[in-house]
Amino acid sequence: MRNQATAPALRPTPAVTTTTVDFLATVPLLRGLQRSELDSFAELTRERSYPRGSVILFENDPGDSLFVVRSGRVKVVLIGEDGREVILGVLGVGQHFGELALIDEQPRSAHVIAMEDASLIVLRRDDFRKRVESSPSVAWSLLAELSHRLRRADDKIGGLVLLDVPGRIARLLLDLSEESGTDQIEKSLTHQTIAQMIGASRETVSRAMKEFQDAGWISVERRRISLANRQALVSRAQVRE
Amino acid sequence: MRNQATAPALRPTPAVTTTTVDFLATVPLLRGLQRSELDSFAELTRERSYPRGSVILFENDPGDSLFVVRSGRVKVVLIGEDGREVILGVLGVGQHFGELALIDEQPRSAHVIAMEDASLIVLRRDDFRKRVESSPSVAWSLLAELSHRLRRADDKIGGLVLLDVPGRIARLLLDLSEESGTDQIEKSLTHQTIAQMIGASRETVSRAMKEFQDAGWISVERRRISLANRQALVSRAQVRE
DNA sequence: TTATGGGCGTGACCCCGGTCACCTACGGCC
DNA sequence: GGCCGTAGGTGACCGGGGTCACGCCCATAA
Repeated sequence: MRNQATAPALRPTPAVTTTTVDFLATVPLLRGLQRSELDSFAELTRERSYPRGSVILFENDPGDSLFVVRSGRVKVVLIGEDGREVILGVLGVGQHFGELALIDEQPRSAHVIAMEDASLIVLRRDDFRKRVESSPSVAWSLLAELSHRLRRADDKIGGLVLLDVPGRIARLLLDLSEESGTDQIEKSLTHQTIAQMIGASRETVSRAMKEFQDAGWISVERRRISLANRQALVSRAQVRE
Repeated sequence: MRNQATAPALRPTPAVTTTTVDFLATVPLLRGLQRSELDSFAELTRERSYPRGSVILFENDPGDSLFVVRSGRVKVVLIGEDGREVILGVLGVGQHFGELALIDEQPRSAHVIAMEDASLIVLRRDDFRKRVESSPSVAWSLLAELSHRLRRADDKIGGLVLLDVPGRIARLLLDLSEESGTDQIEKSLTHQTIAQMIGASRETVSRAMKEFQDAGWISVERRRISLANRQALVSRAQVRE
């Protein structure tokens, strides 16, 4: 079940020898902290491993920790009582979650589940809070981060209302390629996962992806999607009557 | 201040005598500032009026100002090329918008339109930024605010994917009543507006609202919706197979 | 009073996309 | 090799809800 084999092909396994501090130095959220600050930060930290599929935190958890992904990928999901999953986001190395509960002290609003074996750095509320309050640059990073996520969320809402399924897929592909900075999307995404990210069924995603391939807009090898005709996708991701 | 919100039906002349400072003191975002800070703040401020229907700011605007609603109501909307509107939010007295662009310096991501004649307090980026950086309490308020909005946005995404139209309406009604703190929703909302808030058509909203009334779950007078059977709405707003 | 315009109620039609059902393809693994 | 478990393809069916087309009611204006 734990097929570690999926990862190495795509992702350079991060040097395991990296110290926590060195790793923290690469986390965007903490950019702007002095080395000494990072050191003291690192000491307040625990590291935990989660096997693929395990629930890292769940809705209504009181939640008093911030998590930073050190390795692996996790998904943030809502789950309806009928079991259907909506994926709000997929987080990779260097990204973090759990900060909402730290800020407003409301219970968790979603589940977080490990998509692969993952290792997370955990930070308790008070320690984190002190850091935010004492260093404006972290507060500012956090603001920027939340702003960004809010824009994405609003975009997503717009997409769900205004676009049909192929349009939503086109938009997702463009988003993902923008994230990676190239026309390649390396992440291994099953149609099922895509479906849950855009609020559609697996079958409909399959059909739409095939259309895109047949039209020559994208090409799919093993676990990599290449955007061949960005322009066409952009226009497909547009509302038109 | 609350009673101003009830007024919109008849041309709310806000207490004109209130000074800007007094008003700012009531704005949640600025809670925690000393009187003297508010004074200096107020001096950096302009006030502008917008007639009903006017566009206060539009997508892709570079945007370098923060706005606080002093009177009236405004809506934050996305507009597809086919003209369909998605309402991301409705903001009333004391609420603010435009902070995203101040934080991450990205262009605006949505339009803001006056739903009624409105008066707004405008603050330039640099002035605001200085305030945020110098007073942690404002930064923290802002973080809390963004967190809250992010939760709402995620909820909305979940609702759009998991719930049918009546379910989404039920959820919206519960949200609005929670905001007002009672079982009454005073805001005057047309079916059209509700439709745009939940991503549905006016007709479908009409039919669903009628069902709710027939079932005795809500009752509608002039411009006020009363929740008569909260429990039923809660369960209708739930996913169930 | 009548005109005008916005909001609401309702029926008819029909299409996108969800669901079900089944098949194939491609790994790992015994 | 043969067996599974998971991912992807595809057809058939049908239902939620969008769209269109009215008609009605109630403001405010003339």
